[in-house]
Formats: sequence, C-alpha cells, structure tokens
Amino acid sequence: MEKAYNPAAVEERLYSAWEEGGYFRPRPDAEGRAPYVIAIPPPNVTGSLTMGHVLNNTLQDILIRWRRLQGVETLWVPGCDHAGIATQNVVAKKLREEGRDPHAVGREAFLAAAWGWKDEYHERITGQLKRLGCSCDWERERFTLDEGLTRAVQKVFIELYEAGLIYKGKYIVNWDPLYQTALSDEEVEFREVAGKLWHVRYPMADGNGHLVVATTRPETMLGDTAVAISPGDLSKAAYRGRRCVLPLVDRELPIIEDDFVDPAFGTGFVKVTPAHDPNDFEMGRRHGLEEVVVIGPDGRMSERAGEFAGMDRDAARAAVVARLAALGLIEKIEDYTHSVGHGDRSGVPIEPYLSEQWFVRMAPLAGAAIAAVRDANVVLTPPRWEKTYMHWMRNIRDWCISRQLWWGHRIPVWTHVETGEVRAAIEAPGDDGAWRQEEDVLDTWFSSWLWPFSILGWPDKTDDLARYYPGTDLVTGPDILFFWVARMIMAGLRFAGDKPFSRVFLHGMIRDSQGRKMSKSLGNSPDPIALFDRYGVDAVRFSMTMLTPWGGDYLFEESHMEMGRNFANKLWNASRYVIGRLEAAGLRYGDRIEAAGAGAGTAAGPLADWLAAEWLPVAEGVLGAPAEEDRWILSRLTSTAAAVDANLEAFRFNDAARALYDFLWKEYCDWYLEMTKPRVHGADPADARTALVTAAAVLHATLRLLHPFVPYVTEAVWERLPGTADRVIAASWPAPPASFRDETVEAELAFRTEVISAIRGLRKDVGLAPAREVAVIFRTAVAARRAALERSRPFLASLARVTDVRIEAPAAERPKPAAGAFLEELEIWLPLVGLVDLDEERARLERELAKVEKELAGLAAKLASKGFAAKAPEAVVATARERHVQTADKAAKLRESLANL
RNA sequence: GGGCGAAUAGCUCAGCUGGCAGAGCGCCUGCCUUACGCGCAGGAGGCCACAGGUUCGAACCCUGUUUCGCCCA
Repeated sequence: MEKAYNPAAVEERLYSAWEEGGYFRPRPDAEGRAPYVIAIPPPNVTGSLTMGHVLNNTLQDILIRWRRLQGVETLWVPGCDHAGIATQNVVAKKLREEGRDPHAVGREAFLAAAWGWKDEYHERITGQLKRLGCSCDWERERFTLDEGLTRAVQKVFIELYEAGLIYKGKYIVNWDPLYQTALSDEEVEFREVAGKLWHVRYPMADGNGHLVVATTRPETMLGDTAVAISPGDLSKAAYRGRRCVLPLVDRELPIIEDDFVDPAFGTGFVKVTPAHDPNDFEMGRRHGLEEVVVIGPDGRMSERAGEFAGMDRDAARAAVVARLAALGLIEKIEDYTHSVGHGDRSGVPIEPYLSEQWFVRMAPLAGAAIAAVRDANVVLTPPRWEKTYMHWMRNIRDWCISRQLWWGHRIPVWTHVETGEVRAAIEAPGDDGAWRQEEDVLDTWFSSWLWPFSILGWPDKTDDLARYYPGTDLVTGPDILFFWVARMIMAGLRFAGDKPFSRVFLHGMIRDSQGRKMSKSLGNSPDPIALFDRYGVDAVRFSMTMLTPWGGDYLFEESHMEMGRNFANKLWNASRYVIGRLEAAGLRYGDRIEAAGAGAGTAAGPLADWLAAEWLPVAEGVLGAPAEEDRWILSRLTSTAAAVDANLEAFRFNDAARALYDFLWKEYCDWYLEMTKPRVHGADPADARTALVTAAAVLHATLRLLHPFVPYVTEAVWERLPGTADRVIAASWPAPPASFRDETVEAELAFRTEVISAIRGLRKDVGLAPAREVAVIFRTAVAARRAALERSRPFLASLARVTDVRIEAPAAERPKPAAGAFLEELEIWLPLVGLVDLDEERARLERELAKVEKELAGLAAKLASKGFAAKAPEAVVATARERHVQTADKAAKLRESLANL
C-alpha cells in the first residue's frame, strides 16, 4: 500500500465498479422490511455542482448507503429538472452570440437548440454527482421533460382545470422585464433599496386648491385612475366626492374612499394605479376603476404614456419628475428606504404587470397538507420549520403557473378560433385545424411538485409506483420549503393518494467565510470539482458532513477540507499498518482464519462468534485470551456503532461523523494500536494473533461504519483487507453483540491512559528527552489501584518509557528532588535526575496549585451554601464531597512538593 | 412591522435531561518512536453577547436588551 492515501488513484475505478456491478439497484430485503426510498431534489439540467449540492447529496448518499448496509431495500432516484427560465435564457444568449434572433428563429427551432444544449450539459451535472460518489440508481434517472413526466403534468393540469382549480384571468402578476415572463410570488426576492418619496401636487378639478400624494414610483402616475383616502380620515372630509386632475395627462380622477389607505402614511392621499400595483389593482376592482397600462412587458413606457412612450422605467421616472418640477408640482422629495421585489434569477426589479395568466387555486389543496404535518404524518426536521410551513399554508395564495417561455410544458388548453370554445386536452380536440393551443408553458415547479410519484411512472400504475411510493425521507434545503416541499405534499396527497415521504430533513445553507450566500456574481463559490481534485472526494464529504451544524448554516472555508483529507489518510495508514502486520503474522484466509501451528475446529468466545457472524470464522488455537485493551476496544466499538445509528436516525450527521472520527483517531489509533504493539511484536504468537485479529476485526467493522461517509477510501481499504468478499458497499452493517459493552474494562483503561498521560506530562514539564528511560514511584493506599498499576507495567514501559516502576504505600517522606502529579487516590513521583531547572519546576507547581485552589474554593463554597446538601440529589452531593476531599488532598500534595524543592 | 434562528477559545463548530466548559484548525514546546509529518507527544488560550430573574446550583430554563442571518408582509 502507498504511504499516503491517493484518492485520484481509486475514485474513478471504484465508482465504475459499483455502477457496473449493479450495486445501486434496489435489492430485496431478506427481513422483509419496507423499502427505503429517496427522490433526489433535481438539480437544473444545465447547471453545475455547487457546494450546496455537495452537502445535500452527500447527506442523501450517507442515508442510502447506511440503509443499504443494513440490508434494507434501498432506492435513490436521480434526475434533473428543465429549469425553464434559466435554460431559456442561456439558450437565447447562445443564439444571439451566433447572430440569430431567438424570437425570429421560431418556437420549433428554438426548442431544437434547447434540447441540444440540454443533451450537452446534462452529462456534466450527472457526471459531477457520480464523482461525488452518489449511489443513486441511474437506470431510473428521470427528467422533468421526459415523455412520462410530461404526461403526469398534462394529466394533473387537466384534472385541476376540470375541477375548477385552475383558471385563467387578467390579474396583476410579478413580471420580470428582463426575461419577459410572469413569476410566482415565491420567485420574487425582496431587497432593501434606498429610494425617494416624491410628494406631488394634483390640482383639484374645480380649480379650488390641490391635494398632495406621496409616491415612490412617480412614473406610474401616468396610469393613475383615482386618488384614495381613508373613510375614517376626518381631516380629508372636505375632499369627499370631489375630483382632481392628473398632471401631465389632464385626466380627471375621482377621489375614492377605501380602507386600504393608511391615513398616517405620507399625506393620507394615495394615488391609485390599478394596472401597476397589486394593492391598487384590488382597489380598482372594488371601485370599478379603469386599468391603464402605461408600462409594457419590456419595462418601457407604452403608448398610453404619451410623450414618455418608449422610455424605459428609470428614464421615464427622471423625465416625469423633471416635468412635474418644471410645473411646480413637486412639493418635496424625501429619502426613503423600502423593500423592492426582484426576480430571483434575473436580479432586476419586478414590475407588477396586468396580464392574462393561469393560476392554481391553492386553498383547496392546503387543508390535507396542513393535516399531514399537524398529525405527524409528515415530520419536518428540525421541527421549527413546521411553523414556517403552517404559516405559508394557512395564508396560501393562488399560484401563477404560466410562463411566457417556450422551454417547458406547453399549457394543454385549446381554443377554437371560430367558436371561442376552450378545452383542456393533450391533443387538439378536433382535426378541423381551427384549434389553437395556448402559447405559454408551465412553471418548472409545476412539474417538480409531482416529482416523487411521476419519477416512478405515475400516472401509469407501475410496479415501481406500487413498491416505492410513498418514499421515506426527503433531504433538502429550507430555501425551497415553499417552492417545492410544501407543494409536493399537496400534490402527493391529491394525486397519488398518499404523502410523498414521511420525513423531511432541512439542512443548512453553505455560506462563505463572511456569512454571505454563495453566488456566481460574488465569485465566492468554490468549484467542488477542484476541491475533489485537491483533497479527494471523501475529504470534502467528510469535512462538510462533520462541520455543518444540525439544520444550521456552515461558513465554508477551503482549509477545513484538510480535516477530512487527514482523516482519510489516517484511516488509510491505520489500515496499512494492520494489513501489513496481518500478512507478516502468516495468517491464512480461506473459509476461515487459520494460522500455521494452530489446530482445527471453530474457536469459541465472543470475538470468534462475532467474527464468524460478520466476517470469517477463526480456527481453533489461533486466538489466545483477549487482553483488557482488546475487550476495551470492542466495548468502545459497540458504543460507537450505537451512536452512529442513533445519530443517523435523527439526521444528526455531524454527531455521527464526530463519533467515528474520535473513535478511529483517538481510541483505535492513538491508544489501542499503540498499546498492542508490544504484543504484536512479542514472543507469544497466540497473543500476537489475538491482538492482530482484534485490531483487524475492529477495522473490518469500522470500514463498514465509515463507508456511508467516506465511500471511496473504505472501499479501497476493503479490497486490500484479507478475507473480505465482494465490496464494502454490499457488506452488512456491524452489529457487535451487546455483551461487548464492558464498563469495568472501560474504567480500567480510563485509569491506564490517565496515568500514562500524567507521566508524559511530568516528563515534558521536567524536560526529559523523549527517549530517556526513567523510574517512577507510585504511591497509593488502594489495593485495586496497585493491581491496576501492576497490570499497566508493560504499557508504562512502551508508552511512557518508564522502565523502573515502584509501587508503594503512601509515606510521609517524599523522594528528595522529585516532580509529582496527583490523580485520584494516587501520587505519581518522577525522581529528578539533576538536570532540572528547579525554578521552572517551582513555577509549574505554583501554576498548578493556583488552579487547584481555585477549584477547591468553588467546591467549598458550593458545599457550604445553604440548601445544597438539603436540596441537591444525594449522588450530586456525594460526588461534590468526594471531589472536595480529593482536591484538598491534591492541593496539600502540591504544597508539600513545593516545600520539598 | 411580524416570525424564526444564531451569538461558547484567534477561526469553524460540539456541549442533547440544569450538576467539573470541549473538538478540529491555528498558536507555543519537544519528537525522523519503521502505519501515518496529511504524523506523534505535551502545552497555552474562555466574563459561554449584555442586563435582570428562577434555582442549593445556569452556557443550558424565564424576561428584556444588543448585534448578525433568514423568512413573511
């Protein structure tokens, strides 16, 4: 094995082996448990992998691989969505670069170009997901514009239309003037913008004075058809029933009364522009006002804007203000910061625009979706998202689903040119050539909300649908809770007859080190593929998994990827060591693990039983009696496996990763492997084999526990570990017996490591060279301590270089110059050998003493405080008393040591 | 304006049921101990945002404040 793990050498080969070996396909569960199913949040087909995708898909892959190892039948369905607006835009741009006008080429040619683009870029995003190691079933990959998914969209549209839940109407919608299409409310982002509040005089029609309106958008005044006041506003009573004159246009405007008006805001007079403001639109409908469109779909002033026609919005604003100022009609201009809607993709200010659009009535769908979450039929994690979900559901608004694009599902509605008859149908209702289909397409999310069942073949009654619907979990970001999650729940319940999944995990967002959202324009988003090249896929997966807080945002820093890289390398090298020693020990792996000179038959004992169950049986005579550290590492492994299960069950990926990190690095490598080295190199072959086989068994299990997190390096090691069949992706999840848990041996090893660390600390403090062998005097009155120290002798020698161990009863006399450390019921003395700086030693002891005395004071205060003994639980009081005695003892020892110097 | 979340070591984050404040990175000291320098060993570093309250006891529970982020209007 190479000295360092080299991800580039294995990743591509291993992924191909998994994919070609069919490991990603569902396999029937021998125990008959329900299948575990995840539908991928489909990335944009022409997009590329972001750090957000890396996190999202790593978490899904962890869940899928974990369940697969548990033997559950798993299915992770991949796919992409067609990203209507984004794709339409890039294809149009490309055509323009080729000197072709996207509109002039016509619908058919444009779509041909779009499909070409899709085919070209589709491979990029799926290739990147494969590089990430995603073990989805690519044979079931779907695309929202697939024939099957298109039928699902059409069927749902027609069904809703016929149920009266889809309607077409002329309403104010969010209009994106750059992409020239309507958007849903969810696609609008509000941003604080520093603007102005213009106070404009409108003369009264009777020539008797004027009123003043305040507006942030003076250019829309050209479309005013009324001025409104609050019905309760007594100060405006004199204006009731009168009319004013709209400047620049000379249109007479009625003064209407409407509750919408807040008399405290601005001047108390509100200009009403029904065609260009959603609230004004509502007022206009209430009062029967004319709707005058003065801004066109391209964001330029229309013919109704008179002399301003043709100007864009900003130019028109300046021109209108200049004209008003020239006429002396500007009363004042105030600075005013307000929130302005912007297109989430175009980034330009949204224009409220009056146009014919298609809508879904959402309220009738919301009830069941509310009940599903309320009754925990669908569980959102972390649970705080339920409030957000409920708030949106209970205040749900109709969904504008038509988009003025070509790339997407064309609305399946036909109008007869002569009779005007309207029918919803996939094909033209008649072949007389007089039926014209709607030009617009549907919002991409109108296909995404069907994703969990359309990918399984709905509306056909397929085997997959019967077997894999509803799915189990959904893993996604909270930014698409409304866009997607909420709507999928509605659609699943309405069309597929059941919720789409039982649990939703909403993970955090990846931000840059300053807390900003990753974005292309800021250029603060690293390229995941470059990170994979630099650190290895496993490193990025593991770092992201361990560092992203549960349901919280992670402030990404590239240097953090080193943690995962180092961890993968640590696993590789621990494996390299174990595998190397196994080979050197002459063990053979056929039907069972055998060794030269060992007898036949199956060995007994818990370790052998477990090995027989999960790996290979061990022949009689191969193993000796397990040492304490062997039993300890098996106990720790058992706890770690349980922690991983519990944390994954709760979507606590970070805690699961941390449990494995600490187990492998600290417990297995730093302590266990180091402790067993003398035995492995020792004279007793059975004892050496016992240590090695235990080390290998724990490694064998750890590889399986780690596989969901770091699939490549675990697979690469698995290939090299003797006696392993097939691949780790298809192995079984470790189930060490509960009997491995051993609190006694854990306490023993805790003591042993504490003593070794204390001696290492003393050596360092005293400035002893690491290789220098020393003598140590232990003093304790406790027999169990003495016995444990006796058992620790070999480890003190190998791990602390203590070759001369004396164990004594406590005595009044101390070794003359000696450095001391004081553990519970134990003094450790390191005799000083002349080279030591006594001043430094004194300073060290003083620092230590100050610390101990502070702790002692705290404990004394606690014990002395009224009520502690009376009210605290007995166990807590007892612990505090015991600690007080020990701390006092330790302080006394430190003082004596100081005096002794 | 309403709601949600965060604030713990220089940085990124743990701390789950109130009972001795933790990890990784970075920093400081040593170390070529043949698995690993992507490493080993030891160490320094904290007013747990602020102010009150509850409690024998608060990083944790309650109230308020400040700052930051997000969602909705």
